[in-house]
Amino acid sequence: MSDLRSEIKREIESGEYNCEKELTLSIISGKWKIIIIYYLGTEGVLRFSEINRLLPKISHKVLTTQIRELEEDGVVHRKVFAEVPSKVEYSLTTLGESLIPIVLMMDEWGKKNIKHFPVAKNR
Amino acid sequence: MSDLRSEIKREIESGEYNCEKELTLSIISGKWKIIIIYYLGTEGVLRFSEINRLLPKISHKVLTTQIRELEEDGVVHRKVFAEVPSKVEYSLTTLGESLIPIVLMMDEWGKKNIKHFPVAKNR
DNA sequence: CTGGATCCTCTAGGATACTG
DNA sequence: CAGTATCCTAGAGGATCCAG
Repeated sequence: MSDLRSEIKREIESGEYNCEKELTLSIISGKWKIIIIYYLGTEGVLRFSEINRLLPKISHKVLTTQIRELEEDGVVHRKVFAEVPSKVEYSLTTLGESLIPIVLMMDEWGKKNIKHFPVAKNR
Repeated sequence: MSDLRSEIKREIESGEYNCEKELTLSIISGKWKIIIIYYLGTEGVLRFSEINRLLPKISHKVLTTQIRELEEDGVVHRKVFAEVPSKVEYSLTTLGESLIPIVLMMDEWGKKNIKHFPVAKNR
């Protein structure tokens, strides 16, 4: 098993998880998820292309799956407009908003402690 | 790329990370890491076998690597006693302790919200 | 008791091209 | 614009055996 989501999800569904922290971890662990949650939390509502612009390095398909999983987990709300060209807006659900404090703490912790880790100086 | 640690570590070393939250995520994302941090945080000092007893489902080798990585990241301290049979004690470093609030928030969030997720009833 | 060495499986994340 | 379909690869987590 490589990443955490699928495996922990399986454990949770079978009732064999080790502790509830795992649930939280399974939701936020994904290459881009905390950043997406963060942006939706601070910007409010974002279109697919807007998120993509905020995260230039993410590929199309990966952004789709990351958002889909967040949606499945009830963290993100997806609103489709019946227009051409298509328009889709994403926002946090109440559940998603309740994750913001955790994301902010992780942000603060990272900013405070990144100096302990090897980083290229050119930043 | 499968799991987050190696990839985000690479990004951080090259100075190409997206944001500092990623650093935090890269440290705690691992199948057993938050649980290990949690136990070390609440129990204080634990021997290898004691952690293993607390986490019966983890395999020997995996426990070793999870702890090694936490050690590399400066989160866990490893104290070896020159005895036979060998004895090794693990504890949190100051950096590790500073992660406790995050782990606790994740624990609370999970406990509070697990009801929104499909769980086997027999718990 | 602690933990290294091997071997294996599974899938997340990425690249790219196509579509309504 | 938003999203799906294919194909690929690196590595995490696991099982098992060996060793100081």
